[in-house]
Amino acid sequence: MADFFAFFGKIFNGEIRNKLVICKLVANFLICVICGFPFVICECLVLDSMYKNDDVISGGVRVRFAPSPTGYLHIGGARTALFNWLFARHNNGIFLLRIEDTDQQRSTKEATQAILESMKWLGLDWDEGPYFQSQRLPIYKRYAEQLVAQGNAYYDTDAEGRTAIRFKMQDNVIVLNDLVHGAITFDAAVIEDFVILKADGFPSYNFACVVDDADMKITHVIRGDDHISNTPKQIALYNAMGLRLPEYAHIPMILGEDGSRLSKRHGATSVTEYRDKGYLPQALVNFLALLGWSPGNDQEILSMKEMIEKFSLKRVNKTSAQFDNTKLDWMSGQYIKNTSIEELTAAARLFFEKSDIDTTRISIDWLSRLIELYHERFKNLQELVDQTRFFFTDSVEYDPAATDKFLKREGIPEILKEVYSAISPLNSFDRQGLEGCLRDLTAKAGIGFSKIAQPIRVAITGRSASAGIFETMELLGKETTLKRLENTIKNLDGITNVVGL
RNA sequence: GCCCCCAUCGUCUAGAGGCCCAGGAUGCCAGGUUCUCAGCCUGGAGACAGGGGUUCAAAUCCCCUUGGGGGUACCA
Repeated sequence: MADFFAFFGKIFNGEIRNKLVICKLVANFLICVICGFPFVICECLVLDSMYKNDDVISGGVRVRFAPSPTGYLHIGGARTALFNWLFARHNNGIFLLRIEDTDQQRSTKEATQAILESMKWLGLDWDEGPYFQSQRLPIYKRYAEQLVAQGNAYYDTDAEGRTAIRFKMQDNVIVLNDLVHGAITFDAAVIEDFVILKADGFPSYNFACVVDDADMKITHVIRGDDHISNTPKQIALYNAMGLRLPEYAHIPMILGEDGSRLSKRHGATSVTEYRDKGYLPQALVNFLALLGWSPGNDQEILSMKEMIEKFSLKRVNKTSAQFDNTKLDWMSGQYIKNTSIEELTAAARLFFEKSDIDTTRISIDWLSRLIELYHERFKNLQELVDQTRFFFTDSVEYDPAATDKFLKREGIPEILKEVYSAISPLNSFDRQGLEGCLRDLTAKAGIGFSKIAQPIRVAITGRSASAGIFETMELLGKETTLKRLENTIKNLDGITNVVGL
């Protein structure tokens, strides 16, 4: 079959090329039609059958998230935790938490606490643990001594007089069969003997990791691909200890917005920072899930349930991803739009109480009206606070650019006075009444409504952009609205006098 | 230095040799809706890093180069 087509190709390539390029194209087209489509159809069938059964792992899946408590839960760590969690939930497995606190200098209780809190906030519940490596010292010691007894490790004293146990590398070639990267081959000769038990009696990372993963019967190690280089050491340990290897899946790292390693200079890097900015946890989770994984179609907004259903390590890609705050904002906006007023009000209430805003006079009812008005206008609760500050304070902060452009103009005080006297007799200070009243005013004066909308907006909100003007006045209330108009008129008169217009 | 990983619009991604002069989303630009902004609707620009192979056919497979990332600790 293949020969036949090669023969065909040669004829057309060699003999007719010089004469008519079109002939070649036609020939290619024919070949394509004749031999291509059967292949396509066959492959489709084969692939289809391949796809069907590879998602469910048989046997009990056990995975872990193993942060070291040296700081807040990092965005990258959160995504690793999420993938482990999704994998466990998808396979009805166990997700356990292990705190790798073997660095006595840098580990803190506060960090552990912060990590647990962040996990809870994200909705990543664990089935076992948290286990603490610092509480398992005798186990590591036993295994380390066993390795020494076997001749796979030895005591080593450094220049400072500290004695540790070092593992003796001896395998020639170590192959890692990674679930996302495929086979990776390492030359053990270039890996130096490494410490497994430090002088202080604590295990080193690679050793503790192996001992615990084996002891906790971890079936799949899902972690950042910055650990790929550690894996041959760990495999060597498994081999020396006669333990069964887990499956490995090294997921791509999350980089900062400039493509370099995510660090403090990129701004927010911890889960708590996003919580404190007022992002909804589901939005962050959804965004994180799509960094290095996709469900395979064009769907971008997925509920936890959908993510669990669709998650597969097979669809995790190898390329590191840059964290894009702008897209997170969009996604967050989507979640906020799709969240009910009631839920948002509850979240906003807590958030406002923690902010610098005086919330003593706010009622839930009023707050829900505010949320309703701003529902599609904010990406996170901090933005809501910033946009609605003028509602809560007696001393409005005026944007100089806005006042210059819309207030400090000839005729503005007169217009505002007209507005003032038009709306002050209103009994029901609601959006419909205000709109009817002010539209009448501009119609009678023969001017466009926009002529008065912006000056009013700046006068009562201090800024040139806000929610609808009638709704804003309604929510602000008659008393406050009139007071702000009055103050603005007074101040403008003052300015007029000083400037001498 | 040595070892390892990675490479599709600015960004997140679809792509499993012919469905691709590459699809979606975001961001950007333009128009529409409108009292401003946001939102929403419509349209537009925008990518297979480069070079060699393999093949009738390559974004897809192989090699090299380049670029990015990681490791090389008694950190994890």
